[in-house]
Amino acid sequence: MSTNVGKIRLKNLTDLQRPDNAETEAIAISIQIDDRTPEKQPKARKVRAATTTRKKNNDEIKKEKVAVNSTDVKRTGKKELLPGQLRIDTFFKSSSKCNKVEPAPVRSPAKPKPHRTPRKGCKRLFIGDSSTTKATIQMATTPSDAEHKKMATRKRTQPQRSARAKCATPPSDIIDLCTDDESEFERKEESCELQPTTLGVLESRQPEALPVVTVPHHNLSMKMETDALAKENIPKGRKRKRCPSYKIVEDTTFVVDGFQFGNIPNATHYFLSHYHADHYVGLTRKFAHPLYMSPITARLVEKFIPIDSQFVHEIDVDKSVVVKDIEVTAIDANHCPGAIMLLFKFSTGKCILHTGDFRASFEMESLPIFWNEPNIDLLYLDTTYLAKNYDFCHQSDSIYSACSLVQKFHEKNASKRILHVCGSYLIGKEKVWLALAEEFGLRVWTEPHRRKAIDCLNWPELQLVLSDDPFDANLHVIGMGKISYPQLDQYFKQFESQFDMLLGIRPSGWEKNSKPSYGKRISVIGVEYSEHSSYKELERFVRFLKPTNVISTVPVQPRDLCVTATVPTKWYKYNGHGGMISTSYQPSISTFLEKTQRKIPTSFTMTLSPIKDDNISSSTDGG
DNA sequence: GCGATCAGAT
DNA sequence: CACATCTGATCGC
Repeated sequence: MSTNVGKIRLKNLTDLQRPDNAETEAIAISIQIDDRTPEKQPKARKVRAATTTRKKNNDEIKKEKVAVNSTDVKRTGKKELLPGQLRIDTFFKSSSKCNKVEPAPVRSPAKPKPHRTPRKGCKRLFIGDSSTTKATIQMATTPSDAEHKKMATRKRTQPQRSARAKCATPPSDIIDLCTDDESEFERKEESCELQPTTLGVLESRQPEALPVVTVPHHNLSMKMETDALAKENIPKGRKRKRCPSYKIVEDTTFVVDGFQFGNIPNATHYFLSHYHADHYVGLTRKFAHPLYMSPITARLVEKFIPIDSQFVHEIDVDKSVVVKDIEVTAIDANHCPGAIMLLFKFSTGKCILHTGDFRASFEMESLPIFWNEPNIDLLYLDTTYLAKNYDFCHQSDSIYSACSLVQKFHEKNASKRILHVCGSYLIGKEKVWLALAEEFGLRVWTEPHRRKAIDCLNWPELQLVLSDDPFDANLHVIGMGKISYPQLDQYFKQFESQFDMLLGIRPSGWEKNSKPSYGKRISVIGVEYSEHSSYKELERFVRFLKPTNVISTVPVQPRDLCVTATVPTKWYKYNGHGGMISTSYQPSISTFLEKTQRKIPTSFTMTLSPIKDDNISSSTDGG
């Protein structure tokens, strides 16, 4: 059966005004833009990841370097900001870089050619299915210039990155074989007994630091082990990162999204939940273990990281493979394209779900696998937004509101030629710019690196709107970090002969209450759009699954991967069936009748009781 | 010169 | 706040 995940629903105004859209979806008008592209699952909190450097070929380098000197802006340079043109964002305030774009070889004439009918001023949303679009356009409010000015001069301060680690405790169940500190080593060795995985010792990189490997490497051929150690060259003075225990699936030799820890003793099989840098970090051409991914992720890996193809294994969404007597099923994670959750089912009946990065949604609750495997013993959970103030609307609502804002902008500037510039990661946020392109008939161009990635997605609708020539497109998709006034100001200089105005669009979970910034030349709007679960979605998901135990995979401190959040135990340790079924949701009758082996609760009520000061504290990994 | 890695910035 | 990179520096080959 096909899943609902990844489909986009449009709601009417009445729905949009409901206090909690995620919980009251029954009436949604259903306009499905895409049912192929899973939204990804949320990622583990990013700790500064050393990304694998991709070597650029000469062409790319040339392209990126052709920037005219006079348009370069130094990273630390201070921009003069025009009144009313500043985005309210303390983050991207201080600098800009050269964003010069390399024209495609065949450059088209100055006039931007809409791919489809240009639709400035068009009031219809989602042209693909206008007959079912009953939604009315919701106008946004325009911020005053005074508000903009107020924010304009604030300098970005170093964020307190450990802010979420309210009750951080030192990690106790990891072993660092790379340290020279004897006492520290002993302490960690001791705590190894708490190690819930069968791996015991999680890391050993430096040959001279190999003294205590309590678990035999019986799964690693001696040759492979020797080779790996021989090639291991950690620069002096640098310590190999310790592998947090949550990277290892409990009672297995499987590693999920853990490539930066050198040889993990006993690890036999690796899994990559999705292709975002903080998850594949450390994956290099030297990698030599079986690696399981979704087909999309596999294509991305093979495109960007030349690992030996003999190690590449694919698991399709809703499909299973059996690895070492454990059935592993991939589930759409509703994060970025290709992102999957992994369900490990042991022959003993034990069941572990690893969410990778995901955005929980009510649609997931109708997945047959969650009804057929009702008892999750352990849940590895993406807790990126595990704080009560993290709350955002459904993605369909985000897209709807993005279209509304752009629509309004068009109406206000009906006679202007507008260059739209949407922020994105390497992959992710596609639904936003695709919706804009389809709704307003825009041609889309993106940077070569991202284009390469998009070409791996097998997403025909994206290909339909894409152009190879930035001068032939009126919607550019560029890195999120470039969607700030100073950088867009710079960026626009290349295109001013063809466009009168630039409209920057920032789709992000942090754009909750951001005010648009409208200027004569450059405008920037934020769109609340998240590919991670909100706090409420997390709570609902955990209550739905009611796992026996939950381990967060998101570190709360930048410097220590091992200290992760603590999920409120009230979400899953309670009596009764409170988490199973909500009054606001009922699975499709066919799904229900066909698949379920689950007992039907006698009462269909679920209280999403707010956690009473259930502190979102942190704990060491594994617990 | 290049890949791998890290710290710091956005 | 910091979703995920991105950049520059360093190390070692």
